Amino acid sequence: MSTEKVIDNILAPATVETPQNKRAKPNLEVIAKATGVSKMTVSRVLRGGAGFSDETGRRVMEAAESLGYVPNQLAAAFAADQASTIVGVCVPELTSPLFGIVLDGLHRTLSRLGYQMIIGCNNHSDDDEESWLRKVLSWRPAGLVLCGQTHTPGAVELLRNSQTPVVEILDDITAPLGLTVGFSHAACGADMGRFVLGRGKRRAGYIGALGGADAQAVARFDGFRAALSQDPGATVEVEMLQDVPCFYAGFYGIEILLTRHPDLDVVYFHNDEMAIGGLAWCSARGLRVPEDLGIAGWGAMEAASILPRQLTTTQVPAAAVGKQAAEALVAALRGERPPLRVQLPARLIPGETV
Amino acid sequence: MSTEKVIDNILAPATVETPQNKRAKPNLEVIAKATGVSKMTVSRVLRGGAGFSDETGRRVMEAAESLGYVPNQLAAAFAADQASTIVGVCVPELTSPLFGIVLDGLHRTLSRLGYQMIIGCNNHSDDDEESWLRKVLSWRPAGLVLCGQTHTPGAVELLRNSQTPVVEILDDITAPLGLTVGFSHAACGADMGRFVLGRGKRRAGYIGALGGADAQAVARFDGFRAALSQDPGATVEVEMLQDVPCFYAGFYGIEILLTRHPDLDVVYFHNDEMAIGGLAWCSARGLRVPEDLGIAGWGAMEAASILPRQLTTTQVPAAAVGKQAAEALVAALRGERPPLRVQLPARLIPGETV
DNA sequence: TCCGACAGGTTTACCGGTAACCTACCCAAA
DNA sequence: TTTGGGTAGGTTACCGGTAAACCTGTCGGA
Repeated sequence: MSTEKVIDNILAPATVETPQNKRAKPNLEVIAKATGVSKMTVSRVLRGGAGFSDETGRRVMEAAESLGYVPNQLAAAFAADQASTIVGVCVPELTSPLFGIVLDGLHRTLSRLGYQMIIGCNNHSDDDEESWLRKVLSWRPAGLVLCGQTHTPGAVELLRNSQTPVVEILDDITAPLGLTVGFSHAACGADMGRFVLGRGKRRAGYIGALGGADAQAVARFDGFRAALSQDPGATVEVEMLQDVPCFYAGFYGIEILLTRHPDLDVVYFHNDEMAIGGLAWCSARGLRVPEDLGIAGWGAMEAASILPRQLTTTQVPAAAVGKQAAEALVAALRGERPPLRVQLPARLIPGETV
Repeated sequence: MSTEKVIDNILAPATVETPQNKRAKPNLEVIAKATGVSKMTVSRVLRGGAGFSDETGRRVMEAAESLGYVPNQLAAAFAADQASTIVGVCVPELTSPLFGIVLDGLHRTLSRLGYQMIIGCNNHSDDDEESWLRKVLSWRPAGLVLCGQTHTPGAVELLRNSQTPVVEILDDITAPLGLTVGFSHAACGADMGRFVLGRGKRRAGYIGALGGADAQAVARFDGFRAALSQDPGATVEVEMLQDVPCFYAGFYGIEILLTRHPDLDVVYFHNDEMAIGGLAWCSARGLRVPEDLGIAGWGAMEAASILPRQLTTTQVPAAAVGKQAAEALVAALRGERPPLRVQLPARLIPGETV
């Protein structure tokens, strides 16, 4: 293909109506005329319904094939209110491996069951979620998947008015809008708090990110602090960074925290990426882990297992959450009665760094 | 909200037509009646066009607001062939950090410019890409973003017939279907090959994954081998795994390769994840890196920088590819003339492991 | 002989927007 | 006074499917 033709294809998609062109975008009517039946019959054949003879079915399929018919879901979903196969999915981050795994789990199941995913990313902002919702609801999706349980009042009203089935995932949702599939972040934090105490650590630090905008991370910290508060001698110091929760944030965050509170004996991080950054800082400073300082993360990212000492962390069922959320949503769309609330186990991995 | 009401909301979205219900899903007609104008005027106001007085505009907006109007993109895109704001994006993997970064770059730009993304994942299979294309084209997307340049003949025909603008990304595309934004994988491999020779390594190994289904990885290997072939004394041994390119695959892949060819002095991996697995194996076996064995990866994942020795790898412009692909596509959709071919630099990071 | 049931269709009326075209009115210039 | 052009709308016809109602011929049984 010459460069000129490429340009034409890209930049002038709306060409004039030539017979050539008409053949290129056939619809039910065209197939109907070619086969000698009505377009309603064609519709029934292509949707695999009943009410036509084998012979007619065969001829319609052949005509559709030879004309290169591509169904028009836009028209179908518009005509039949229930026919949308779009599911909207909003995640707080796209670059985090965790959400990649969740998206993969959702995608595998949804695509197998005949649905397409429109994705959005709200960067942990409820306002961004609401404006994304406004856009995606205008496509009249069959269902929605949202991360977490905090939404703006406007978003909640939109969801109620639209009557769209919703699954909230990756959290322990107390006031659900619909279905929920997740686990308790407070429990993750509390488990880690008790584990840390069990290892004899009492002077704890916590390093967060995103300025506390990540509600689930905040829940983990609250659980962690609550567990430590069971021991009268335990203390928790906090350093809340504004940065994204990456390796570098952990690296400089621990420096800030330990400069302010040099006597800490364990640090719990927002996630594994940051914990690994913290480990790198300890290694650079010659601190022994866990003897001088314990390090704990969250998320059980694969990279955590490559370290000389396996990271103390919490393994979360990300793939299972995606899969089960998709299954529950589709079950609801089909009029079945899926479990309203699925809680999956998050497992503490003792590791060797606390 | 009681559990009963939740169930009703989820499982019986199609309730009877009550006046209450009609108010819940207003359309242009309803707003028009409430304002005392025609629905065409409402359409003009809501799309921010011209042809109405300030007073009328204000009253229509107020009515739309108070009725909780949610636009119907389905109807809009159906009525006006050019009005779709959907962009289809297909990536080979969703769990890889690299594609997460690309998706994030695409999403930021596309959502800012008013587009929504339908995503798909083809697991490096061209056949899966074709069947995804069939589904997504039935939504009449405004444009498409595909990874790589290999497509089935059926996919190419679909794309040609549909006249949908396409951007092929993350590769150096020789026979483009439309726009291209990427970099040369062959050059990544060749650069690494020359670098390896420059460090005095001549007995090279390569460990691939996905059974060679990842065409870009194969191009990197071809470039690597071609560069080494410039040195008459250099050899390259290959171990092609069927597994996904993860840490564990690198770990056991290097064991297989070195069992077969114990005298290698450098190993080039499918990607950084696998290279890190290879490093872990060397560490476990007491091999000195890079003195006994050099290790090279590809992708410059963040985890590669946490190692005691920084990994020799290639940094790829994933975020920039996403951003520029989105910008080019939108420019084309707006009738502008974006560059047909954008090549971005991939930079070799010498690191300390070769 | 007549009836009902069923297979195998057809016809009609929408879904909710948008493009294209038409109209009334007002004001300024010729 | 006439003409012309801009402003602020309204009217009509569609986009490509689907649901629902409606035909029509055939066949088996009462």
